[in-house]
Amino acid sequence: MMPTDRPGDLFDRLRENILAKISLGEDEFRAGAAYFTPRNIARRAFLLQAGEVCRDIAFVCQGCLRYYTIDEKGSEHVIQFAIEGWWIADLYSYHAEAPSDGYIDALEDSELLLLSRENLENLCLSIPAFERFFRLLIQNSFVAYRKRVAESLSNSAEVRYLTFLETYPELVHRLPQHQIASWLGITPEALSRIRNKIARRK
Amino acid sequence: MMPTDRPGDLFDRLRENILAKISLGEDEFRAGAAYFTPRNIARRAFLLQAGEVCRDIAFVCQGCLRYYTIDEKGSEHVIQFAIEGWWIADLYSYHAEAPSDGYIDALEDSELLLLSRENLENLCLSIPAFERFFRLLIQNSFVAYRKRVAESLSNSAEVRYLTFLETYPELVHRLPQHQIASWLGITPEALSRIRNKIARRK
DNA sequence: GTAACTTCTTGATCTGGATCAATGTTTTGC
DNA sequence: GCAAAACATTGATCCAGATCAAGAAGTTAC
Repeated sequence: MMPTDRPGDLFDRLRENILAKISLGEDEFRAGAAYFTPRNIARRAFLLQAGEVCRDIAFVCQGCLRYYTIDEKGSEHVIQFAIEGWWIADLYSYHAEAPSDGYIDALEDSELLLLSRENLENLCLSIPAFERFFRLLIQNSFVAYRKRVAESLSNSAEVRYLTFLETYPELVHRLPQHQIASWLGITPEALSRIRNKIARRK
Repeated sequence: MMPTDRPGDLFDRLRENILAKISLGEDEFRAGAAYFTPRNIARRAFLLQAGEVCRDIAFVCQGCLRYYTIDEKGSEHVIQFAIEGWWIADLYSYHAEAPSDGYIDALEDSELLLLSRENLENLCLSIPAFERFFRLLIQNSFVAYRKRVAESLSNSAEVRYLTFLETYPELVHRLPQHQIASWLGITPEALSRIRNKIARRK
């Protein structure tokens, strides 16, 4: 289909995201690109498995990935999705160099830019504006997780699903329903009934 | 009781936390102190109320605070606690200068160091190591919230309470039970029964 | 093109934790 | 030191969402 991007082109797709957070000259922007490694990953392939150390933060240029855990009964629990413009990693494992308790796999064939811990450190040292970039990046994610905690403490599954529809409209048509159900913390059956109820109401 | 600390002494209490994340000369450490404002707050007093913009990050030197929301039925939901060595703020409101959707109040008489958004910016500009300090600070909080999401997706209230006991042993004896119940996302009655059940088992 | 898998729906039943209500216990304020 | 609040427990009942089961679509792989 599409020709494979050269690394520089792929990095250009992060341009908007980066420049929204920090101001950067064209030369610094180019120099930053050198720290990222492009990687393609096929649907159903793993980027990280439980027990491994998470070596990279993955910036998604195209496609869709998820982070999930498996409990002692063998049920999967989706903690996070990531599509174009988002990032995904087990930051705890990444930073502590400790084994991860979860899995990252691709829900679609995807194109990624990887940033290893060593490269992150070096990038921050050589272009200090990136230190701020990562602070703001993580801060935004922090705020999103805190909202999710607040939401799950306050609202019923139905309200949480409606909030999900509003907050992530791009995800709704792209993800299988049972993945959304897992993210919401309910069973696929419960989500099916909720959708049915909402549809009947309209 | 204890004499009121001078600002510098209060800042010294953050020393361990700061130096664990960044390396800093004594002069830089002293210079950093100037950006923080000491503040005492009485039990039950508010640091932030819904509708206000969160002006400060509060570093807790002594005491205990909580962040909570109130839903449309009037129920409180505790999102976060903070004791000595922790920080508390509505980062979304703080950064976006948008009205907060929640409240921060003191559960005990407390001593705080406040850092306004302007001072945070200036501190990061004048002592770049603090940019990294805040990145790591927020990163740790991010990881904690993500774990909480994972925990709430996977485990029953009883298991979550046991995890809470292990993770925050200092909090257990200090907080009223119904505050812990709220944080766990259950009613005080449910927590009482869970505790009863655990006690009978031993 | 069809077998095998994955996804979604619908129904019947069960259950963890909510809700409502009453009582006991501890803390706080003056 | 005592009244008023705040906090904790226990019981009875209820309900949102889980679990189990079966079938209907929709996809995927050769």
